[in-house]
Amino acid sequence: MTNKEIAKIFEELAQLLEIKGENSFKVRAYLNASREINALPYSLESMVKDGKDLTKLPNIGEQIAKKIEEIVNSGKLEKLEKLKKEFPPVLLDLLSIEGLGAKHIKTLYENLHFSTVEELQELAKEHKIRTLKGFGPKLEDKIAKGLKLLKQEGIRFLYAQAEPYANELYKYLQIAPTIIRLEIAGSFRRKKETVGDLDIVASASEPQKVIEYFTKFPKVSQIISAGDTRSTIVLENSLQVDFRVVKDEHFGSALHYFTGSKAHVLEIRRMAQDLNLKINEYGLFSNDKNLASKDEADIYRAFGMEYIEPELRENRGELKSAKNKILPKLIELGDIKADMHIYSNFSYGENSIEEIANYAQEMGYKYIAITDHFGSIDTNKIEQYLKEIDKLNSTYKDFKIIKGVENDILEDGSLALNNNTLSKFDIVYGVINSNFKLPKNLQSARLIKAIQNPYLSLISHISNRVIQQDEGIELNYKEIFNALKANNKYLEINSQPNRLDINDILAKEAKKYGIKFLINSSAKSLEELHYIKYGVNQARRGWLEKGDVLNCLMEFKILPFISS
DNA sequence: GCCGTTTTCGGCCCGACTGTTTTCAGTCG
Repeated sequence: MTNKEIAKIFEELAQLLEIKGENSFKVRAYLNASREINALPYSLESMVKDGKDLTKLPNIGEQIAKKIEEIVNSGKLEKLEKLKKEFPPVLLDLLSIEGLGAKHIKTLYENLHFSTVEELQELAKEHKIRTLKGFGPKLEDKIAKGLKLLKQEGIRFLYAQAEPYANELYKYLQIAPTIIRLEIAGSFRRKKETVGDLDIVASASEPQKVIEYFTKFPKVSQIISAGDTRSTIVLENSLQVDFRVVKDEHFGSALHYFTGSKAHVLEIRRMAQDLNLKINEYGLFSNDKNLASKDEADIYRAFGMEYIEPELRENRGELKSAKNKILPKLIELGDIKADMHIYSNFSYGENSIEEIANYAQEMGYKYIAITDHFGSIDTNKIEQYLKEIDKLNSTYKDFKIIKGVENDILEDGSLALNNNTLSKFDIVYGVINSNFKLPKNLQSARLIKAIQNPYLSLISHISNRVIQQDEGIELNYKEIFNALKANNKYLEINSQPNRLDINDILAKEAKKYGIKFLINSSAKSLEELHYIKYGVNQARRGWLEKGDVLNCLMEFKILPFISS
């Protein structure tokens, strides 16, 4: 039972209770718990089996702790099973229809007694919905359209997929009439690995004009709403964009509010309440006096805090650290001096080692590692590869190619290449390319054995996840982190936009163990060398500083794996 | 249902927009 599965159970429980009409604060409590569980670095199942006190976790009280134990021990939650018998599963699907919430669904179900999508579609066609109290032709139409789209809901965009649209919108809006300041906010600004929609905040002297201009963006496929200060559109690629325009004196508080995360903003709001203050998108108020609203930094200053970078705003301790003025100074793209995981055309890559080296120097790198994938039968190829790197290195003065290799970790934890071959490389990456479904204890033991191999330098994309497609392998991270630390081994943050592995939450956790990182592109082409910015994003979200990342070092000679 | 060095009871974010109304409930972020 994974944390995701447990979180899903509480989410469904909350949704069904909401439809049932249960106390909304209770519903919110379940949703808070669900969100908390999703963000936990460690498996709840293990915590239950180790007899840990779950009520120590925020948003988990006695009742929910008991329910978690029930889920872990029996695989299900009786309370949810009962509710599911009371309401057909289609009701949960209806919640995903834009503009349709629990109250309407309750009314629909109580009056029309449908149990499938098809039945509800039929009722819409017969215009039975518009006659209900609180419904009308427009809502009926919305439901009919929403039912058709049900199946394709729930997809978030990879950050890198949303990025070109964000850039294009930014460029377009920059020249909107009367616009003063402009910023992409939301999860995009927080550099989250996926974004559900784009949130954009602007200030202008005449907001209505900006809104009107916004809705005329050429790639709009649907205008959901367009008021005096706010508008929502959907783009051709079905990416939703929420836009908010305020007066310039409110820009800071609006930007803060719409950057989120929700958890961060709510926590600040609670802090304001404790100080008898009120915070909203227009400012921080003491009675009617606005204490801070022009710039984001003003708001944090008003609380006596350091400025908090958007990447940290997830309510994972950043507010407390800001108060104590001990926030990390986050790593920046410019701190990266080398890319240590690149494929040439000796294996998966498109380019020759020389082409890569030339391009890397143009990017300003001081050294790189070429790390092609070799198997045990590639002996001749390996000799040729090593010779090629030596030959190129003899021509450089202020640049160095480090000899790397990517190597399979076999099921028993040994490496595919023998020690004699491995000893010819400066840096050896282990990857798991088979037996993904081993049980957690065996998978962890396999990786730990590889970590103990003196020839292995680090594990590449440790969880093997593919974002939104594959959860990856199951590991006991406490054991893994201890093994990495004990054996002086490192963690990679792989920058491929659909990997970003190890992720932010685990990176933050690993840092507590004193583990160092490498941020690598694992590029297969020259273009992909620029993916490294996504890895840096993830590192920033994981609270990493320059000093935590080995390829921020100016000199390759002081890298721990360089022997000579 | 969770939370709390002012609380173990009484709070729990709040403003904009839409579509239904005839002054406001529901939904969303």
